[in-house]
Amino acid sequence: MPELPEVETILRGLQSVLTGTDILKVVVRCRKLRWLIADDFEEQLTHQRILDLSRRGKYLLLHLSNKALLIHLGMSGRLQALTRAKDPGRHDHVDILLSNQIILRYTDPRRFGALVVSDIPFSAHPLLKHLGVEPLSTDFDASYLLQQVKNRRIGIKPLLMNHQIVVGVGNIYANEALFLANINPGMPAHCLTIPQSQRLVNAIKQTLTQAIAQGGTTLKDFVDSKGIPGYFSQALQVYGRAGKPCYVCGQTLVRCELAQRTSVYCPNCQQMA
DNA sequence: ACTTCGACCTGTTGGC
DNA sequence: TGCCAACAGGTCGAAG
Repeated sequence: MPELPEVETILRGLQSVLTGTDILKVVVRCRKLRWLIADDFEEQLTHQRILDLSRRGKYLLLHLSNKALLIHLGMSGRLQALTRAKDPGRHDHVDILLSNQIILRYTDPRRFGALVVSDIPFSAHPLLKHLGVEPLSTDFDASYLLQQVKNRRIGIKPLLMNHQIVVGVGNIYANEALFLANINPGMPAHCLTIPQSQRLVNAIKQTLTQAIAQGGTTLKDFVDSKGIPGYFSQALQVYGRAGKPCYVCGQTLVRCELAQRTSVYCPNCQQMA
C-alpha cells in the first residue's frame, strides 16, 4: 500500500487531528513488527505532547515534547484516527489514546512496518540519516540524477528505488514514471542521457504530485486516515497491466523482473536507447 | 564501492 | 469447493 503519496495523504489527514494533543495511553498488542517494539515504548510515549507531524521519504514523523516517534507502514501498514473505541481486529497492533478522545490505531497484517521512538534529532537517526533527496524538492533535478547514475550498472528502475539516492519512489510509481518518460526500466543507469534524465525527473514529480492530489493509490485496499480510499489506480498506465495493450501504442505490455521486483513496460514506447 | 540475495510476515488470487 | 503455489505496495543487512 504505502508509497510516498500514501504517506503524504495520511500525514495531511492526521495533521490537524493530532497536533497539540497529549498521549494519554499506549496499548501494544503485538511487538513483533519489522523491529521488535522496545519494552519501554509505552512508557516513553505516555504524557508526551504531539507538537507537529512531518514526513521524510516514507517515514511519518511525530514530533513530541522531547523525543520523536518514527512510523513506517512497510507493505501493509495502515494508520487510522478512530473517533470512538472499536474492538481491535487481529492485525490492530498498536493503539495510541489521545487527549481529544481520538485513538490512533496502527494496523499491519504483514508486520513489515515499524514504530520507533527516537531521542535524537531526526537528521541524525540511523534510519533517516542516509536517505537521499526528496523527489518533490528542487534538490531532485536532472543534474543530480545524472550525477548519481555515474558508473552505476544496475537498471535505472532499481536505481530509482534506492532510497539513498531519492526517497519515496516505490515499485508502482517507478514503473509509471519510466513509462511516462519513455525509458526502459532495465536500461543500465549510467546510460541515461541528459534529456532522459530531465524527462525522468519530470515524470517522477508529475506522477507523485498527481497521486497525492488524488489521495494516493487504491491498488488493493489503501484507505487514508479516515478510511476513505484513494482513486489513483484508475490512472495507472502500466503497473498491474502486463499482457494488456499499451494505452499509447497498443502493443502488449511486458512483465520482467529487476532486482526481485516486478516491472511492467511497453517494449515499443520504452526502448533501451 | 557496487550489486545481489535472503529475510521478515500474512492475505489474496489463480490454476488445477 | 478445496488445496497449493505464486505473488504482493518495502527495505535492511549480509554475502558476493
